[in-house]
Amino acid sequence: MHHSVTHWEPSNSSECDRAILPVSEVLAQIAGKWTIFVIRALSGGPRRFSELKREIDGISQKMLTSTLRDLEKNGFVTRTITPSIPPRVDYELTDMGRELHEPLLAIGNWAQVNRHRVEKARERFAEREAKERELVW
Amino acid sequence: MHHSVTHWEPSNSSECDRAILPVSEVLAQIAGKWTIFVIRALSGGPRRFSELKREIDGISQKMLTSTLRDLEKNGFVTRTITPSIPPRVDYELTDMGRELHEPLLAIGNWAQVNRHRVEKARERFAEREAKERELVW
DNA sequence: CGGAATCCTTCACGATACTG
DNA sequence: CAGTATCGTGAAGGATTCCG
Repeated sequence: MHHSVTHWEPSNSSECDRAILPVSEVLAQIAGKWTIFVIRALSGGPRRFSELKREIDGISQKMLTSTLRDLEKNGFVTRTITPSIPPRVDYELTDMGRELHEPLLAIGNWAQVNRHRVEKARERFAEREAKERELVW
Repeated sequence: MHHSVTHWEPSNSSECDRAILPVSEVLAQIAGKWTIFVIRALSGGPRRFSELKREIDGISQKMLTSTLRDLEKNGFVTRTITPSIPPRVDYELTDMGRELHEPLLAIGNWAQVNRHRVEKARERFAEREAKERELVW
């Protein structure tokens, strides 16, 4: 993500769809490490910068700023400055941001529900790998 | 993605959810640059390695291998070897893989449908930026 | 055909320090 | 409070070569 998203070619999607803005670019935005968490935090309503920082565990100040800027640039979030002392900045999902939140939530829920299955699958894979190594040696 | 997924801490999700396998790790897997495209290609049924390589435009051999291995490791894909000459390897979505495909498809479709809105938003953002620069200079 | 191994570049992200 | 600026690093990803 960020400013210089790798701009690769159309990718044979469907009907010779001249990719004005390739789907993959939108996807790349979503794929950012913190994007989903920021959107989830904002889905509860407007938040101040420091509130987001507190709510999203482990995010650095730099990445929060950067993620918010990208979300704003792509039209998912609005940034409202209240020139007071100390200054106050509120972030809020746009309509488009709220729309995006739905399928994102579906993915998040799926991951939440199915993480144990994934974990099991990993263990089985590790076992198969070990067996193979036995045969080789 | 790949082997060393950054293993960060729980992230204040919901109810003190001891994160055995953090949701974010599952998400990180999905976030890989090519994961969505590979799953989409496989959603049409089993595919050979070379078929996938041809269908997914722009993917390198290395990344296809790597993405498939990760998907296999996490239980989303099966790998079936037919020892013939030349060798033949088929990849197929597991049930879990097909389940994951649904919310992924939703995201993909959303991105497809809304890319023009995103594009517009970017233009407006660029304009606002330009205006600000005028005021400064 | 279906990879593995190697080299190399870019950049996403983190840590730290400073500012209006 | 809400950032910007800078530096450093691991790791993602591409290109190329070699192999059973």
